[in-house]
Amino acid sequence: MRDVAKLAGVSHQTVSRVINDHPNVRAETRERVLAAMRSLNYRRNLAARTLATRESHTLGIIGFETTLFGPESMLYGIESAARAAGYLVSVATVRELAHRPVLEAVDRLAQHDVDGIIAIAPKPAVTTALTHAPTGLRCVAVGGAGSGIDPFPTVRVDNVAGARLATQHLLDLGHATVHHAAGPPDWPEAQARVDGWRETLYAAGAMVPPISPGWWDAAAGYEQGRRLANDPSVTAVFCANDRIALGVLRALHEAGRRVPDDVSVVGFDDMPDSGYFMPPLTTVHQDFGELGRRALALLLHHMSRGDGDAPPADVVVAPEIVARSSTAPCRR
Amino acid sequence: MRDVAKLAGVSHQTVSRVINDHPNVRAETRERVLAAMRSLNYRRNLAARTLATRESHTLGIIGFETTLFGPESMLYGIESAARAAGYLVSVATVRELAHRPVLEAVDRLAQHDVDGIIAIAPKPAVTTALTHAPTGLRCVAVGGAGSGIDPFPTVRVDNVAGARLATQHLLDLGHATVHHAAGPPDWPEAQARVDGWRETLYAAGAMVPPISPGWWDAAAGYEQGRRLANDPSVTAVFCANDRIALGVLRALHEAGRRVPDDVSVVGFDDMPDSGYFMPPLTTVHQDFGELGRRALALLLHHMSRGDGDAPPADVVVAPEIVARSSTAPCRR
DNA sequence: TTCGTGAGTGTTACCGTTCTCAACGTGCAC
DNA sequence: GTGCACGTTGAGAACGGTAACACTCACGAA
Repeated sequence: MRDVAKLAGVSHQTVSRVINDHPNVRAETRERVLAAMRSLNYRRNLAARTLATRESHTLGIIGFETTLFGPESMLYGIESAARAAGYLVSVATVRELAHRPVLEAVDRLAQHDVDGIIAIAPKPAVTTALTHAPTGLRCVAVGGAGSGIDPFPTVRVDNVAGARLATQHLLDLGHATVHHAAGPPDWPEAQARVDGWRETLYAAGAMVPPISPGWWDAAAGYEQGRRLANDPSVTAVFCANDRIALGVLRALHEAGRRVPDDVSVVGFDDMPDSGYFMPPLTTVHQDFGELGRRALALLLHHMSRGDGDAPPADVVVAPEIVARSSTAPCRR
Repeated sequence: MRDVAKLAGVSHQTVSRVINDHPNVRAETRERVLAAMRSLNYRRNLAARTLATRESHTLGIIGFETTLFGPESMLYGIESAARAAGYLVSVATVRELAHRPVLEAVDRLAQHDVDGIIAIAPKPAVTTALTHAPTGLRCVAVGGAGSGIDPFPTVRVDNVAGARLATQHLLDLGHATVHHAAGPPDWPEAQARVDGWRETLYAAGAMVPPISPGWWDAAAGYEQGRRLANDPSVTAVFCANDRIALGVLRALHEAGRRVPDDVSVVGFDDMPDSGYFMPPLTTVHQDFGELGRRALALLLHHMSRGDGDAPPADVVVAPEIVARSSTAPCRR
């Protein structure tokens, strides 16, 4: 920077002004400085800038190690939006969604002076750990089911509404009731899907079948599917996500129950290839990219407002159902 | 830091020594400093450290926006290994794998003083762009097919060997020849899989069927599958990845060709749920997490060696075949 | 005794920005 | 002509660490 100043015949301070688009610089001077910058191939040192301003122009993301489809794809939405806003994105992942590892992740990001944090927080342990972030460090949580009293602004899909959509879709097709292949009971998102499913059945006066605890992958779905396939009264199944649905489809197939002729199946997420399952899966679409972008916008908004007198906003994105061939009118 | 020094009754330099585990500090002094640090809740400012040492302890990853399965899961392998080595990971994604966007991504990371870059580089455009990185900035490319003259150390799976494995597996089952549902021809990885497939057929004296250009997703696989289903001579298909295989499976099913009774199908990647396709997919396993960890190890190694007199190492990871139920002996 | 050596510590400069404040025109109102 | 506001510029001090070097001992060898 000193070299640029010398070459342009100005002080280092004027160079700084040019870099930061300060208005009070004569056009001619600005040109001279810009020319010097170009000829010296000058690039501002962000570490020095961070030291002086206490702003790193870096955002942190806390994710978790998983093969879960959704959270991974969220990263891209966040990163591209952050880039557009002039931020770089740093990642800290945790192996398990517990208090301690999340605290360490926050700490790591804080040490690197991130200006804000977006945490993928499907379980409350993440959110509570976030409350111990250094004061002044803005956080936004994305995912989860929304307790209504979250300590942070939150972005999430309306899981209850999504489950309602799926269940109602099946009821509208004439099914007497809808069974549910549930996710893990200690995940609020899974619980919200159970809630939406159950209340829709209640409202319709339909019988509410029992559920059993599961997990998010196809193997767990297969187990659930075997259980359901044994029950001849099952004509419709709402699965907590598409991967579970994949397992359910296979279990039904093995048991000789045709989909959708004998049993209708609905998923949740709308994974990239679920339109090519056998048969193509009717599912509830979640736009993870959009979720990421909304989370970023919320974070930037809260960062710019300084200390938030505004209540922590809760952005809820509405899911929509994508009807394909795994659902059909009830034949009974 | 000054406050800590004052409280401990030492100079700031001694505090710095304690932080950096410098040996020449008396145990008692060290204790006093540590106590002061604790009581003041002191944390070193990494921006200042970066400014002074010109090392940010941050690594950059260049990825691309995609729903492709592999690259996403690599991030987690890299991040957790980087964390263990004391590095934070920053992400820069590009929308398209072209020269310009990659250059911009490198630039963004360089501005933030990353100590090294791991680029997910399935296409040569990425690697060539990387050669324009500032001198002294270490880069490692992961993915692609390996030209043998890469300007950078590279980590990748041996795609040719994987394709051989898949093709030979089918030939061993008695199939007269093996058809191929290819990926995009301008992706070296897809081309390498074609090469491995073709040379295995040659070696076996089998007829080499024509291929048609494709893409990486199930929709493209479905198109390829329809073409193959029309040809009654097809008894075995090797697909360029699992998503393509999913589409092929569906097309075969719709055409009334049973898998594996009439046609055997093999995929590539071993995605988390491909064991639950219908039928469970025989496929070539790629360990993306391991790939990420190897890439990181290679990067750290090259960073520590200073200016590399060593030739750019090429780490090639061997894939292995996972036999499931989508393949069976030929019935003709 | 004298000197060298090495452990332990402090002093000072420096990394490359931004911030604060002062200084210098210049034009305009009085 | 004087005073004043304002646009433009520069000098110097932060920001919070690390690097280089000097200094002070205690100790052992010459």
